[in-house]
Amino acid sequence: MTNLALKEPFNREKQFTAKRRAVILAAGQAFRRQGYHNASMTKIAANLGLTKAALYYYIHNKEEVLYECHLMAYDAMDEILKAKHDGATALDKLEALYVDFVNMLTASGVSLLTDVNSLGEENKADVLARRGKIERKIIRLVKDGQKDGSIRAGDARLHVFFFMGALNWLNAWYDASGRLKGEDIAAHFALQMRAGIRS
Amino acid sequence: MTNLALKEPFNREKQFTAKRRAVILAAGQAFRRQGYHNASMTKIAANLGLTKAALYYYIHNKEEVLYECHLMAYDAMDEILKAKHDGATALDKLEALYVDFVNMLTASGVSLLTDVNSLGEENKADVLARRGKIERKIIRLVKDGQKDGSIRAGDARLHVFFFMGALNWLNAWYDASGRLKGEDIAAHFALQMRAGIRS
DNA sequence: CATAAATTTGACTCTTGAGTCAAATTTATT
DNA sequence: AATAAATTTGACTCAAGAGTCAAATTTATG
Repeated sequence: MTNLALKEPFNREKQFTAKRRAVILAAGQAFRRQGYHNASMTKIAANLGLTKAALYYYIHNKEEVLYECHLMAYDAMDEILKAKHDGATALDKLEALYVDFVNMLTASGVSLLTDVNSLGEENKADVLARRGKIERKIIRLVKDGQKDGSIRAGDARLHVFFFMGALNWLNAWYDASGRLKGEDIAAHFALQMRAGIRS
Repeated sequence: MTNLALKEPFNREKQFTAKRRAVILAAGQAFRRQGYHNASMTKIAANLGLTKAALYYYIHNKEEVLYECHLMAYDAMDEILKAKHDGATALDKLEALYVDFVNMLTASGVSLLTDVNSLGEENKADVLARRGKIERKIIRLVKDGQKDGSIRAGDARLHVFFFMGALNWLNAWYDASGRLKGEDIAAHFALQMRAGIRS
């Protein structure tokens, strides 16, 4: 009986999906660094050693790629949110969550893009809904913290918008090849986040 | 002797400069809300009750407008930084500064745009230099605070990047017509900023 | 009113980059 | 090797939006 695991690299569908994913990640990097409209499909293709026409074998259009970039980020955040987080208080949970967020954003090629307005109405609504869901979960957690006494009073939404800003801004300045290591940033940010809202 | 002050509204040069400023502010709003490339000059003109061709009577090109939008924001921040800020400790000064920043961003039509990469090399370098100068001043202030004991230890740059993120993210969600008043946001953010870095 | 300066416009041009497609090439299968 | 399927390409089309310009219109001035 043939070993299916060894066959995987030769599995056509898997190959395709893997390449498609690589395309989207590469595009995401370009979008993050240069902005959606400044990153041309031709250049993105060239960076992958391909032609633009070849790119379009894996994707339908540029907007779809942007859309999927957003989804990948929110999928990753959902995954982190889903995981059971340790910590007695909501504040502890929030901190653990935040560490994971920063680590995810610095370690994986995934990033939180800001260019939502380059999406068509449909996709834009979708992405904003996803973001909203995540925000609401975090706001809920903050409110829990205000109940269990670990987080100080104040507009929970503002509490969240404040430290989520740091996360979004990360994409603008973080450079994986820089001297700051992802884990250090995560530790620092988590501390600062926590201090900012603890009671 | 004629009253010069009363003449001002009829002063040609002043009229021109005022209109030009209005054009740049309107464009800035559009850039903030839709992104630089999604905001067409034609639409910006239409919003002002003008034609695209008329816009170009006041400006040289679109990039120049983006450039000036950035400069306006950094000018405003420089102005705030220049003002002597009260407060015994560096932390107090920083807080006063931060309140002014938020108030400026919510009250004036000026905003911190993120689309630096849509600028040509020259202008981009200029804008990044301006941003760098401001960041360095704030980092310096944080270091002062670490010396005078008001701010806790840690990478001063990271301290700053964290709470400057909130400022940049503001542009993405703040809506002047929303229920949150600028001053309230300023007060909340200042508190959270301070708590995040005080020793 | 006549003249000149300032302002605005319609109708263009030009560039850039997204997206297409039939044909060529590579890779796998019998 | 022959065949078929998957992948890549060169050479295109097409649309959108920036920027121009001569002519029209408005505004101020003697």
